Amino acid sequence: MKWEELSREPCSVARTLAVIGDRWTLMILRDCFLGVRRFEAFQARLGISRSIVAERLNLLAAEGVLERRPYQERPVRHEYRLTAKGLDLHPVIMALVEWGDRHYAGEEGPPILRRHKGCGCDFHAVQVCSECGEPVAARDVEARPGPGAVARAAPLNR
Amino acid sequence: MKWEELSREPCSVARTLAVIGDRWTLMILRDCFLGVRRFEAFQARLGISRSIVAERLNLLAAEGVLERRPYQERPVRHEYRLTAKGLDLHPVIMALVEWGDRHYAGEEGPPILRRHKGCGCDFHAVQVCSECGEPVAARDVEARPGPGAVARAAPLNR
DNA sequence: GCTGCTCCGTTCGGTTTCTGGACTGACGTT
DNA sequence: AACGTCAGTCCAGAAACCGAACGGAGCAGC
Repeated sequence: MKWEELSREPCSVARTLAVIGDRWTLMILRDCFLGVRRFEAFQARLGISRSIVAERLNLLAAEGVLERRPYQERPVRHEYRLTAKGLDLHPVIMALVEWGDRHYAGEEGPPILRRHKGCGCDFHAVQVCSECGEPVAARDVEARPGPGAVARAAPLNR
Repeated sequence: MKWEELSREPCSVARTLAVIGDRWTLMILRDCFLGVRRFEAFQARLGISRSIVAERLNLLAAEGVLERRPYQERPVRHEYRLTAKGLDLHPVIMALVEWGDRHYAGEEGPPILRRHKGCGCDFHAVQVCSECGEPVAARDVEARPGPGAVARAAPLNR
């Protein structure tokens, strides 16, 4: 399997990774959620090749994750903002943060604290069941083929 | 910045991506959560180079995400199982599933349905605040440097 | 009007990584 | 003895990525 084929898999993980499943793309998205919007800022913060930044930003814009909007004329300059679809990626970033905080924070604690404006507390993200509201762990989940599944000999696709 | 440097960043996202921030690694983890455990099975399901499978499995085992345990002698054969640390990645996979289901499921619906054993319902994963239990959206979060932060001119690190 | 600065890219040559396919090796099965 | 299974390893060619340089459109200062 190659990268382009990922998007044609009958699996939501594969389709998602076809769009954002790349180290730098995810790092760019992290910065987006921190309010970074300009080419120069992404490049400076990540310290990676400008061509990669350009390519990734274009890809994300083409996929509708980021919106390329001009913030000045002459010369035209664009900024990259998260669309609604892009904002939907927040749980992905938070899940990554959660795992990093838990397993790779040093003695001192996590490098970033997050406050929930709703209740004013420092928090961490917890995943719960949409139906009963209880926390969901790996062992509590039973997967089975859904309506978008493709019949196969071994039905082990997501 | 290069990949190895990612793990030294004062950012939980970067540190996490240094370990699992790779398309195939994440696809392997998806399969782990579906119960796949053997080299041959990973390779066959993903259809990628065997060397990549071997390398990624070794890396995940070295990081303590997977445990390499023998399931037979003569010849010794190992299977790869998620450790507790690996199981902690469940929210990451679920967040990816969630986004894929929402934005890339066809007309028919998602390719996989998940049932929560706790309540018996088909569900989807929702992220809530650990303190007040309310759903968390991107705009509800205020980030600030934590105890593990490194002082910088522009304190925009995670 | 000349020089320098900012911002957003594109281009280029070299290096690293990924790929498919063949190969090994220790067993079991027919 | 021949074949199949499982878990890898090895290798040459292809693709991706890298740093560094370049372009080009404006602005700021002198």
